[in-house]
Amino acid sequence: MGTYYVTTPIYYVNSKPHIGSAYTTILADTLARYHRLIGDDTLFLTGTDEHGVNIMRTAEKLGKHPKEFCDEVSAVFRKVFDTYNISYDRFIRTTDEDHEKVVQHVFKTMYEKGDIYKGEYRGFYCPKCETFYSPDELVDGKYCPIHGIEVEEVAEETYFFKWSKYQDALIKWYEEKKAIVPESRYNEIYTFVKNGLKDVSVTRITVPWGITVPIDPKHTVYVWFDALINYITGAGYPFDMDKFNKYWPHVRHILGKDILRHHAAMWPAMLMSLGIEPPHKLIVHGWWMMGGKKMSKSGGNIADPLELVKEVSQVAGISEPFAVDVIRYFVIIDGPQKDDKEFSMELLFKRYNSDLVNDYGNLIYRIVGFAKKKGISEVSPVFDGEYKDKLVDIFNDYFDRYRKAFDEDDSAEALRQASEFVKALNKYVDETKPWSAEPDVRDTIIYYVLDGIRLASLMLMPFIPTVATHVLELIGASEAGDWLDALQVGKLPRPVSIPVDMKPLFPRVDVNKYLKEIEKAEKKEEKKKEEKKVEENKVDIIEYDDFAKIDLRVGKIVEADKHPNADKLLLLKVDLGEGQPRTILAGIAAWYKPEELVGKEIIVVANLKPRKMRGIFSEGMLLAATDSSGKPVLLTPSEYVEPGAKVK
RNA sequence: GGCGGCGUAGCUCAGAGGUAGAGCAGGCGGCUCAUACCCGCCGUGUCCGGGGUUCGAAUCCCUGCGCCGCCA
Repeated sequence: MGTYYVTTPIYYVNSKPHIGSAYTTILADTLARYHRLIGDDTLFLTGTDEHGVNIMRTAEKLGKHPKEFCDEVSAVFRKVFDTYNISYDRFIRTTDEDHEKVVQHVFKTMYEKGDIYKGEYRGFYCPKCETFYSPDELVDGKYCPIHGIEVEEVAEETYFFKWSKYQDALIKWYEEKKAIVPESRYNEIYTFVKNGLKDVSVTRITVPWGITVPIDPKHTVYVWFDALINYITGAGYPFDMDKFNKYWPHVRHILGKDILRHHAAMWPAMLMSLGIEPPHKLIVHGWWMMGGKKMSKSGGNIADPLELVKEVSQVAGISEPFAVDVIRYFVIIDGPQKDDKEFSMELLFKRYNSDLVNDYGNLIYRIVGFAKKKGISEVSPVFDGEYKDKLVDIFNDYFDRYRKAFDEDDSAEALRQASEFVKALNKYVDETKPWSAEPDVRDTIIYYVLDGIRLASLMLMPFIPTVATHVLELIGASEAGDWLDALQVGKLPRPVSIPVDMKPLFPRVDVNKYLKEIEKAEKKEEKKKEEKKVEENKVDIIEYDDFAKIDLRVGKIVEADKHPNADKLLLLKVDLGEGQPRTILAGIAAWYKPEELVGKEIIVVANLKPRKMRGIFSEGMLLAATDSSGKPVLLTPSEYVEPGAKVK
């Protein structure tokens, strides 16, 4: 009996869960479930990552306190994972009290050891990645290489972690343990560290939404430093060292290739600094792609996992818990375990039809149907011998490979073995031909086929727990004994009652029909959009006199501030050449920061009737074009013009 | 720009000097216990292009093209 600890990354609450986060978590869940089944003392941790500028700003935009915002989004993640039947032992949040204490403890320990020191940071910060870049990493000197948005130059007091100190130790660890799979990721990180590490900034002075640095409260801990520590918080470090020593370092971190560096280079170095052994294994997977785009928060191309369940349930005509299992099955067997994979409903339903409908579901239906047709209400094997031996031979092969796959933490391969075993059972039926056998032989075959279904269902338990449990109940094998012990031929309780009201487990989906319907719906949607666009762009003709009524002027912004009582409004002082600047309110706070507006020339409607907004009079209106995303883009003269110049 | 990977059947991929494979899709046959299912059989391929080494290259080398990753 061993000990097994598996983690998913904690998910950044800046956006809602997508199929990628569901995939990672399902993958971890299959490992956790398997290890519980074989009797390992298992700990499975997932959760949400909730600090940082990014979250602070998003919350601000929505007019919410960051904690309130995090509570909401974290709950959505939790709901998705509960829906997907994720058997986590703890759903950790970086805003949990115990975690904050652990982070402070870790920081202090590393500081006292001399691995964290005070310095000054100069560099460029991308708020989306929460990452600093050096000037040569930027695109055109000012854009984030990943998000393409403008980075912020920062120079501030900060604490650094002596990452460089651990370079040699990391390399030694890589070479000795080869703990990073697949190999291509190992090579990547190995080269990265070989090329040299620079110390990293691990605190921010300008981000109040974070864990306070214990030795210097005007600082907060950098969000990645904070987040990684969750893996030891969840295992009991340092306040429950009995627990911690039990689960550490038997830990498998599951992660996507985008966060390799943090997990494979920074995290082990932090652990080394704390005198803790690095993780047992890092399992790095690729991305689900949709139409060639990565499915994630950054791409804006998100498949809502909850909607997905509804869609699968509806199209296939199965319950939502069954639909969840269908999705679990598909993402594990066809998932981006190594390379990126395409996600589509077509692929999902094709896999569903071939493996779950035709092979697994049909196998059960056909043997039960056969028994019923012969008027059998219960069976026992009349004799063992060749029918049993044949099943033993088949089963042992697949089960051996299944276990070996799990020994390597390779869920997808294990599932493939279970799936192959089901196919072999169908072949077993064809070869033993129970329909042309003597009653004794016939009953024996029926029993062993049902026993095979039992074995297959047990093997499928980590992947499709709801369906597998249902099938076991159906054949009277749901008695929860020792799982490994049950995985032997002939353990199906005798006699077996043949289910009376057996319906096919999974109805078949007509994929072509479904695709055509989708296409039709999409076309309709597109047409609607097109019509709407035309409608919007329709121009009403007016007389020149009507236009002449509008007095447009060039104005120069001399001051800009946030509106004291409104999140969306900016309070501008605009010089229109009238001696006194005018006060103008503009609803652009979500897109423009006050400081970047000062000095800009804009176009103003100068003769608009003043209007009070949230307690302040606005004496005009500025002009902006709205782009397709809804962002207002300010209009400015192409060259400098005296403030007050008339526009016509 | 540097380093690495990849490009094989309609699709997903395996094969790493001896003349091309699996699953799915497609075609044919069998069976009738089963949801047009299951079982069996079948084909199709300039193995990305070009050049070279070799008796022999998808496989090794060079080169071009395309895609991807990491690093600049």
